[in-house]
Amino acid sequence: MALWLFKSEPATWSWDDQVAKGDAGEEWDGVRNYQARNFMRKMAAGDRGFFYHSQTEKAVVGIVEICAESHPDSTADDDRWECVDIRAVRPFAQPVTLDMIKADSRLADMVLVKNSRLSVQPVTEREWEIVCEMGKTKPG
DNA sequence: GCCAACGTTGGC
DNA sequence: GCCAACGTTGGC
Repeated sequence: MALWLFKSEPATWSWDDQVAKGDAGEEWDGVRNYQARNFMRKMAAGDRGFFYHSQTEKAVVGIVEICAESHPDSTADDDRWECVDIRAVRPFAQPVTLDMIKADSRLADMVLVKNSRLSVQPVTEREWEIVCEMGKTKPG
């Protein structure tokens, strides 16, 4: 099972919006970046991901699961763009802020830190465990 | 609100 | 195929 991170501006699509979609989940549409799309193509059903609020909040706020593998993005006007569907699994007991992540030297190589503009990115197992621990949330 | 970083586009 | 111009993202 692979691990990922999904970034969203809460004003556009928030964790609460995601939770409201329930187990059916929702398309992670709107991605118009090849690197991000390529990561989505690699995702398998059952993979887990962090849900990250950018801009105002800048924190990991929950865990999601990929519930549908890559398919054409229904909001795209050409066929280059694809997306997966994700559903909320559980919220973080304590949001893990970007500041907290940056303050931990074990997380210095996270894509979130190194390439702040990439909206869909891979997370290593070690990073996953550390961030879950910081968020007082079970990783499984 | 600004600006740095980065990706994409299009002219050559 | 290069590179300048431009647009977007996201942290500060």
